[in-house]
Formats: sequence, C-alpha cells, structure tokens
Amino acid sequence: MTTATKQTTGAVRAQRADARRNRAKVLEAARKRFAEHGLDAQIDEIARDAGVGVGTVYRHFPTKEDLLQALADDRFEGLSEAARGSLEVEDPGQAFTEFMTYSARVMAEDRGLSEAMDQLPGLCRSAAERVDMLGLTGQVLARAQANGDVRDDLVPEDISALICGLGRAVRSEVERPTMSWERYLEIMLAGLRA
Amino acid sequence: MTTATKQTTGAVRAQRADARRNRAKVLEAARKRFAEHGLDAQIDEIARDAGVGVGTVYRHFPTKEDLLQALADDRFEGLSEAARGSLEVEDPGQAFTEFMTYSARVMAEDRGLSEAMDQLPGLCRSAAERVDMLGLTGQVLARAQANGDVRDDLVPEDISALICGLGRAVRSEVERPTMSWERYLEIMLAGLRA
Amino acid sequence: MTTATKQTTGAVRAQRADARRNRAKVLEAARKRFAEHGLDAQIDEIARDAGVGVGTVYRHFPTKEDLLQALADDRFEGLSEAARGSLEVEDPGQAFTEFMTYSARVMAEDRGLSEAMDQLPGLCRSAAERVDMLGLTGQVLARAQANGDVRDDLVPEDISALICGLGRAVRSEVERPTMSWERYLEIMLAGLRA
Amino acid sequence: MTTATKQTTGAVRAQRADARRNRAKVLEAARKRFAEHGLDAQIDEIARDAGVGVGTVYRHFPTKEDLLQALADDRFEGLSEAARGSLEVEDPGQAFTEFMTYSARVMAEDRGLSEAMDQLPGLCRSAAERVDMLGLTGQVLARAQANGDVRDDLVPEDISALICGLGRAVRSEVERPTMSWERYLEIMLAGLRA
DNA sequence: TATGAATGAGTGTTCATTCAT
DNA sequence: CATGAATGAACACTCATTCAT
Repeated sequence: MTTATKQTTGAVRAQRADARRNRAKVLEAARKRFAEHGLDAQIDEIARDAGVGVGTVYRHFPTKEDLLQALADDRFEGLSEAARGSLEVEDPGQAFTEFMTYSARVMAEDRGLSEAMDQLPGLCRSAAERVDMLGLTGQVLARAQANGDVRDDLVPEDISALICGLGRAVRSEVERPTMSWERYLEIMLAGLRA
Repeated sequence: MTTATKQTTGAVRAQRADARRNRAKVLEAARKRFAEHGLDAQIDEIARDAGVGVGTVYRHFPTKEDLLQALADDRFEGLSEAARGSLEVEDPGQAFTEFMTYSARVMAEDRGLSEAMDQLPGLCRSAAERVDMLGLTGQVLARAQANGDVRDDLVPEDISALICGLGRAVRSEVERPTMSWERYLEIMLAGLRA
Repeated sequence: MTTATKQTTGAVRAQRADARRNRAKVLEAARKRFAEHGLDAQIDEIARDAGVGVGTVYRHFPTKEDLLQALADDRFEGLSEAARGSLEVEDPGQAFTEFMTYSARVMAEDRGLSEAMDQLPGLCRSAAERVDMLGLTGQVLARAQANGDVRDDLVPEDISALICGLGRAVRSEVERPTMSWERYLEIMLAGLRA
Repeated sequence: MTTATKQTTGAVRAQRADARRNRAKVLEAARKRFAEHGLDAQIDEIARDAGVGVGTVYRHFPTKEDLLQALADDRFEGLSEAARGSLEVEDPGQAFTEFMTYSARVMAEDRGLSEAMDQLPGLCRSAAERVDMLGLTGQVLARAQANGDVRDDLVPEDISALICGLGRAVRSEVERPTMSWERYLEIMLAGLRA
C-alpha cells in the first residue's frame, strides 16, 4: 500500500503539474489581455488565448474577480521583491528611486492593474497587505529619509498611495506621448526630495 | 445664423428652446451620473434623471461617446476659464498653484472624467484642443517660471499631462483615505517648484 | 398644450396597446412553454415563440421568476373566478365538486405550475393571497359542509392545500395513463365527503 | 458466476470489494443529496460527499439518470418489502393502511424521488416493474377489498398511481405546514374506504 | 420632435460528461 | 480502476442603439 500510495502520489503530482501549467497559461493569457484591454477583457478570450476551455479558467479562478486578484497578488509580489531588492542597494536615495521607478514601470504597462486600482480597490489593498507592502515601502522610505534624501514629513502610507496614484497617472504615455511615465515619475520624485 | 433664427416661426423657435432645454437637462443628468458611477453609467438612467426618454438623449447625442465628449468639452471649458482667471491673479506662483488646485479638484470629483482619461484619451485630447488648453496652461506656466517659482525645464505639455495624470491619480482619496488629493497635489507641486 | 397632451396620450396609448399586445404574446408563449417543459423552459425560446427579442421579455418581466409570478397570478385569478362561479351554483355539493374539478384540470395541464408549487412555493402563496384564494375556497367549502355534503372537520386551508397537492399529483396522467387526473380527483372527492 | 469469482486473484477480488464499497458510498451520498436538494443535486457534490472522484461516480453510473435509476430501484425495493410485510399483517384493512402510510412517508422525505416522478416517469415505471410493484400492491389491495375495507372498484393500477401521486402531493408539508402529509394521506384513505 | 418599447449581440457563470494521468 | 482536471454547450440577464408611434 505504501507503494500504491507512492504511485498515486506520483500520478497526483503529475496531474497537479499539468494543472499548474494550465493555471500558469491562464494567468499569462489573463495578464496580457487585462494589460491590453483593461478590466473589460473577456474570460472567453482569455481562455482561447490560453488554449483551454472556459471551464478550466473557472476551475482555477471561480470568478473574474478571483482571477484579477491572483494577478494583483502577482504584481504586488513583484513590487515587494523590488522593495526587498532596493533594501540591498547601498545608497538609500538611489534605492528609493529605483523602487519607485520599478513600481511606475509595472503600473504603466498594465492597464488592468491601473483600472483595478480605480474600480476594485479592495482587491489591491488585499494584495498589498498579503506582501506587507506598507512595511516594505516604509523601510525603503525610512532609509532614504535617514540619509536626508527624502522629505521628512512623508509617511509609508504616502508612498503606498503614490504608487497607486502612479498606477493611474502614468498610463498617460500610452495614449498621449507628450509625457512619458518617466517624466511624470521624475517630477514626482522631485516633489519628494528633501 | 441670426437671420435664420429670425426667419423661423414662433412655434419652431419654441420647439428649439425646448430642445435646448432638454439638451441641458440631459447634460446635467449625465454629468451627475458619470461623476458618480463612472463610464459605466447607463443611458437609460441618465434619461430618467433628466426626465426625458432615451430617444431624446440619442437625438442630442447620437452616441454615448458623443455625450461624454460634450461633458468633457464642458469640463475643459471650465479648466480654461480657470486658467484665464489665474492669469488675472497678481502673484504668478500663486496663480499657478490656484490653477493646479482647481484642476485637481475638478478631476477628483468626477469619476467619469478621470476614467475617460484612461479609456477615451482621444476624447480628452480633442476637448483640450477646443479650448487651447495647451496655450493657456503654457501662459500660466511661463509667468510662474519667469517669476522663478517653477522649474525652468517644464514645458506646457508637461502641465497638460500632469493635469490628466492628476485626474487619474487623485481619485485615490475616494477609497484609500490615507492620501487626499490635496496631499497628492502638494507633493506634485513641490516637485514642480524651482 | 391640451391638444398636444391629447395627441401624446393617444400616441402613448397606441404604444401601450402595442406593448400590451407584446406582453400578452410573451405571456402566452411562456404559458405554453412552461406548461410543456416545466420550469426549465428557456427565456430565449419563449421570446422566439412570442416573436419578440429577449430584451422585450425582460422589459416586461425583469426576471424569469417575475414571468412565472405573472403566470401564477393568471392561473390563480382563473381559480378564484371558478370559485366565485361555483358560489352561484345552486347545489352546494355540486358547486364544491365543480370547483375542485376545475382546479384539478388547470393543474393537470400545466407542468410549470405544478413544478412551481414544488420549487417556488412563495410564488404560489403570493399568487393565492392576491386573489384571496383561502377566503373563496372557504366559502365554497362552508356551503358544502352546511349542506352535509362534505366532512365537517375540513378547514379552508385543507382545500387550499389539496388543490396544491392535486397540482403535483394529477400530472400522473401525462406520463402514466393508468390513472387519469379525473380518477385521482374522484378518489380524493370521495375522501372528502361527509 | 461463482466459478468466475473463484478464478479471480485475491488482488482483483479486493479491487472488486473496493469497487462495491465505492458504489455503496456513492449511492448513500446520492440518496442524501437528492433527498435534500432534488434532481438538481450536482454530481460533483455527491462525489465529494462520498469521498471519491467524479470519475468514480461515472464509472458506476455512466449517467446522472443511471444513478437516479439505481436510487429509484432501491426505493421501490423498500416499497415492495413494505408491501410484502403488509401481507403478513393479520388485519387486511390495517395492512393496507400501513402500506400506504409507509409509502407516503418515503415519498414525503425524498424530494428527489418525488421530483423524479414528475420529470422522469419512465425511470419510476421501470423501478416499479423490477419489483412487481403492481402485483404486490394488487395483493394488498385484494385482501382489503375482500375484507370489505376498501372500495371494490379500485384496481391495482389505482394504488400504484396513488402512491406516485402521493409522492408529489405530500411534499406540501415542507412549505405549507397547514397540511401535513399525514393529513393528506388520511383524506386519501378516507376516499378509498368502502 | 419626443417617447419608450423593441432589439439582440454579448457576458459571466454552471455543470454533466470526458479523458489524460 | 480511481482521480479530478478539462471541456464547452447552455442559460439568465444587460445595455447601447434603433425605430414605430
């Protein structure tokens, strides 16, 4: 029976690998669709792009919102990694700038994410909480402040909110090339300096 | 055109007055609906609020987008008036700040407008062009720069884009009260200062 | 303006006549579909049968259940008229029998109605209350009891419940011709006799 | 068949025992689900309750209807045993009453069964035929008639149909507590008495 | 010209059934 | 033989737009 169990486990693992691969394909397709078309992207299209049936999408993500939540979780995980990476950077000011730049870029490239911040704030909040975004940005901020690179009156919530604001603001570039998200960010960073 | 109006009968003129009144009622209802519910506001609801039938809405605005265009035109007309008003203010720096503050407030209070900037950029661009937004903001900017209140490297397009960016960014406050549009604006203005 | 109003009223009435006709067509189609296919009948099919678009069905009946409610109301109105008619019949026992027979026939011929009694009891209850079914059946019952035709221990609720029970029971005949609803009713009436 | 079993290896026999046990678990879970939720009970839920995969359910019962058939067969086997038990009861009238009461109770407590009688009559017919329901009820009936307890004009098909009718009728009690299945049965039995 | 009823393509979601592991 | 992931047809319902009155 031990053997049998091991075989079963192997089979189950294989299936799970398949399922995981499908889940990944769905996520990837969804990321692209939402990034390009915003929240109105249709589940059917995502399924087609992923090369699976609608049912498969719904098996992994019972609701459109669940799917968006998973994507947001992914995005915020990326942001938290960026924050952690910045904490390794020696110069605190540069660390701060790098983190903000990474954040702005992510937001600029994902229409769905920036729309979600407008229309599904709870979703973003929960994604941010999952990775303790506030704590991490707080650390990045504190170092820069201690080094005299950033205004002292800023609190971690400001950074968190600015990132969200950036998410909405920087998509400018997509449509109106007069202002790139880089320029918008530059001005914003200037406003944050000590 | 004046002549044409004179030629029309009293009845027809009365009808036209009616039509104009209806147009105004529709616009007003639409403004409220879009401000509160964003772009997803439904034409039927707008018609009901306006006290007219859907057909009347479509007579004046053949398309939902046409209606939004009219509203955007209105908003940008308000912005251009604010810009012209600022040009009367003696202190150039204060004038600049007042104009930016007015703009931020308008954007913060109109969910439809801020969503339109994300999703219907052409609409906003054309509204901005109609009132020479670029020229006006350029004048406000130039005075502030000449007075040494604002960074020299900024061009009028920057201001225009910032206002649009603000439109998207400042709605933060609605959901996450940690950052009000006033605070976001403050940081932004700090970034613009010389 | 009075004239205008009159014209408008005429137009409105004409429209309403059209709408009423469509509503009737929808109801008729729905009656047939639900009678034949039960509660699973599809709105699209009903719309097609009625010769209208789905939207028209939903304009008149915002929900499938609303449509069913309307049909139930119709049915119970018919039952209440039957009860009132029975009260005109001279012989109380015959009146009772006639009313029960009418009820059984209606129920036997409408699969949707009998299923609704199983699965949407609130709907039936409200339809019954709308026409004071309990009061009317109570009167029919009281007369028959006073005449010594029906068991004294029966209360109006019994009759009401029996009619509902009949609704479910008598559809036997549809599928299993061994027992017609007439025979089922006959046995039931025998059980009710004094 | 006994020989065949003897020829099989221990392992295979063990597998068969497993399969039989699975079949039983599925049936039990299905009985509960269908009894409570009616025909709309979902195979996935049944599988979960049974502690097996959906595939296992479908291996034993290739179709939802096949599963229902098995359950109906079980139920009718119970009914036939009740009938046979009644034939042992000394007093024919009491025997008849007991049988009808048992039948009514079973029907009242199984929503799936009563719905099946409405919507899948062939299934019930075949279950009834498998256990010669008609013959057994005929015997119960004949004894009661011979003893003068039940109307002479009733035929075995009447009883069979009444039981089915009861199945649909008595669920009244669930929603409208004014009439219990006991009361409904009482009236019905009164109608059957000589 | 105003009305609002009608339209119908489109969308999220469910669930019986199949099939790779 | 068991598993449960995948499938996809089906279905209720929405809403921008058209059009008869």
